[in-house]
Amino acid sequence: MRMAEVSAKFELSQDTLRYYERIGLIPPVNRNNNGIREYNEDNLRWVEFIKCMRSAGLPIEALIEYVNLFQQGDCTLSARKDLLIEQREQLRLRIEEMVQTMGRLDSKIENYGQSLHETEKALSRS
Amino acid sequence: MRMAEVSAKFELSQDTLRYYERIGLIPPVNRNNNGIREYNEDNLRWVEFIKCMRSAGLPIEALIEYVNLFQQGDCTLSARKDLLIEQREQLRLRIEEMVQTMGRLDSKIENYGQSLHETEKALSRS
DNA sequence: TCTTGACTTGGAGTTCACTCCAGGTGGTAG
DNA sequence: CTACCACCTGGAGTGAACTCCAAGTCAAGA
Repeated sequence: MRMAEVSAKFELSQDTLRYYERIGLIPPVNRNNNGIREYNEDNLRWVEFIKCMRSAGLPIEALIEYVNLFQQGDCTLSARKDLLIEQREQLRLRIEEMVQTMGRLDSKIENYGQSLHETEKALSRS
Repeated sequence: MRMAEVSAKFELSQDTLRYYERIGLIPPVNRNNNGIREYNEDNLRWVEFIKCMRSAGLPIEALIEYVNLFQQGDCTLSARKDLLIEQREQLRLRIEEMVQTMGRLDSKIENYGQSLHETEKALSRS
C-alpha cells in the first residue's frame, strides 16, 4: 500500500507519516526499487498502533523508545513490558484526573440548570 | 494575595498567570494603586478552575469564550451552560477513547506476560 | 516524446502555549 | 541616600509536533 492510501486510511497526512518514520515513531517502511514506500501489514499495524497511542496522549519519547526496543528483538521483551506498564499507569492517572474534572463539570452544569430553573420560575410568574 | 504566592499555590509560573490574564483565560485581576495585582477569592477560584480545566485538556478557545460570557453577566447563563455541556461531552469522548486504549495496553501487557512465561519455561527446561 | 502525477528528499516555516528578557517603577531595609 | 526586591510592560524567544516547500525521480498515458 502506498502513502496516499495509508494517509487516507488513518487520516494522517503524508508529511506526518514521513515525519513519524523519520523520528523513529514507526519502524522503517519497506521501499520498492524506486525508493517508494510500500506499506505491508506490519507497517500498517504500527501506524495504527502509534496513532492510537498518540491520541491517548502517550509521549512520543516513550513510543520511540518502545519502537527501538522492538527493533532490538526478543532480548528486550521485559523492557518493553515494563515500558508499557509504566505508560499504562500514567494513562490511568490521566483518566482518573479527567473523570474528576468531568464530575466537576457535571456539578457546574447542574448548578446552571438550577439557575435556569429560577429564571423559568421568574418567567412563569411574570 | 500577590503573584508570587498565587504562583506557588497553584504551581503556575508568574509568566503563565500574566499570560492567562492577557489572553482572557482568567478575568482581569484587581490592582492596587501601584498597578500590582492583588488576587482576591474570586480571582483565586478562577485560576484554580482554569488550571483544572486545562489539565483535563479543555481547549483554551472554549475557556476564553466561557470567561467572556461570564463577564457579560446573567444574560449569558444559558450560553455558558451550553458551552459546558458541549465541553463535558468532548471530555467524555476523550475519556472513552483513553479507556479503550488502556484496555488495549492491558492486553499487550498480558501478552508480554505470556511471552515471559514462555521464556521462563524455556529457562526452567534448561 | 512529452506531460502528468504520485512519490522522494532535506530543510525551512508555522502554530500553540508558554517562557524569557530588557528596561522601568515603587516600597522597604540598612 | 542607596540598594534591593517584587512587581510591571511589551515584545522576543523556545520546544514540540507537525506542515510546507523546492527540486528531483520515475512510470504510465496521449
